[in-house]
Amino acid sequence: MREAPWDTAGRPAVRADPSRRERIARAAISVVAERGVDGLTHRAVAAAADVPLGSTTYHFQTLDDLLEEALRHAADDNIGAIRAWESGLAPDGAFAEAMTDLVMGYVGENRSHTVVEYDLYIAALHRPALRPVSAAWDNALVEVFGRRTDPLTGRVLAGLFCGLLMQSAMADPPPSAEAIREVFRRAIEGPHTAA
Amino acid sequence: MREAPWDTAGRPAVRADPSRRERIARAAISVVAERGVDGLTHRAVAAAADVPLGSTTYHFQTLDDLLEEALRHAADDNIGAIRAWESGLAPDGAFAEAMTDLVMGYVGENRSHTVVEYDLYIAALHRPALRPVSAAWDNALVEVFGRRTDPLTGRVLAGLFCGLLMQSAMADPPPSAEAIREVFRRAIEGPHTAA
DNA sequence: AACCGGGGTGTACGTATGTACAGGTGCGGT
DNA sequence: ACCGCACCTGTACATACGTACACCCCGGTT
Repeated sequence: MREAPWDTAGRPAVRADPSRRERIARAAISVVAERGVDGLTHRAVAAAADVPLGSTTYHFQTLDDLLEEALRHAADDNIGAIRAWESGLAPDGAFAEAMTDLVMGYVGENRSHTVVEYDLYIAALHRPALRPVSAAWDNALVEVFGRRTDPLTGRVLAGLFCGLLMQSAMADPPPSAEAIREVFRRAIEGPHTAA
Repeated sequence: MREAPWDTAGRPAVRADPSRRERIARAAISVVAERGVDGLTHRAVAAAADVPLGSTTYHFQTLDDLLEEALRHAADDNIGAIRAWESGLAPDGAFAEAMTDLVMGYVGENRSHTVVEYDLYIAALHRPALRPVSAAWDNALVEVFGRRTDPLTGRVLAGLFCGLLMQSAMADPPPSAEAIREVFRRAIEGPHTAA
């Protein structure tokens, strides 16, 4: 059952499992996604990563260390995903539509990513050591959105994206794509002054 | 030491303390503000409210009930504060400046209100029963901001406010008022197309 | 071939938590 | 005057948690 690394001779390679630490951190992410930050325990993580309990306390001296590394991984993944999304965009496409698709994706199929990102984000409010990681996520949003528009609009869109995504993940039922599109269009193009 | 209610004869009025339940809920808010949702325990709340431990379990059968009522109170308070802020505004004043002041206040002196609001907001992501309360907060923002502009701009500003406030509470050091003002101005007035 | 060193693990312990519940206390009915 | 009852509280218990640490095991060294 235990998915341990095996060397070519079939003997358990107890030593040198450099992926172990990252496996545990990623398991922590899924635990947070399912149970929230309160549910993050050494035992839950050990079960999710399929490693013994002692392994989690060996690789991470304290739970906060584990939380910090999990946040770092989650933020890195999300920053990478946003950059990949941006580089895959048509160079002249309608940006409001693209951002709407992005939000809808994070509310729908990728909802768990959204939940864990905000969980860890808010956890940083009580743990100053985690704030730089959260700030990096913000800065990446500003940079990516600003590259497609201009620096100031990038800051507007980063804040709007952050708030709108959280509100959309909360709303039941979630807002329609059309409603979100209207908001982004208004934010990018400005008020429609047509009389 | 215990601040119990006393009747006019000086005997402890054990019966009928209708404020008790609310006192406990408000104590829960301050506990969440200081220690986060993970730190919300019957004992911590009892100590903060200066009531015996049994009192918290008597008035709230489960911790989630307590969390729900605390979120409701916090949201009500914040909604009331926003409405009061709006009704105290000059009718023709610059709205971007007013919103900037609002954000700066919630990042500075009222930072604890902000922290607890987001803590409880995010807690609702894992507790569907709490989502209507969070949604009410969102709707109030849309309504208040929309009344000073227009419905669509109200939705933009509500999302932007939510995201920007969270980012500002996270940032260290917090962004300058000027930076926030620029963002709100850009969001309200649209892009400056002057060549 | 013997040994040694360090990474990895299972267990045990002290502590904090949620919750149940028996008992106490004063008010309202008779 | 008496009593039942509903409200309230302090305590006790089972459980789950973080953490420490004694042991194990294998690869490299001599």
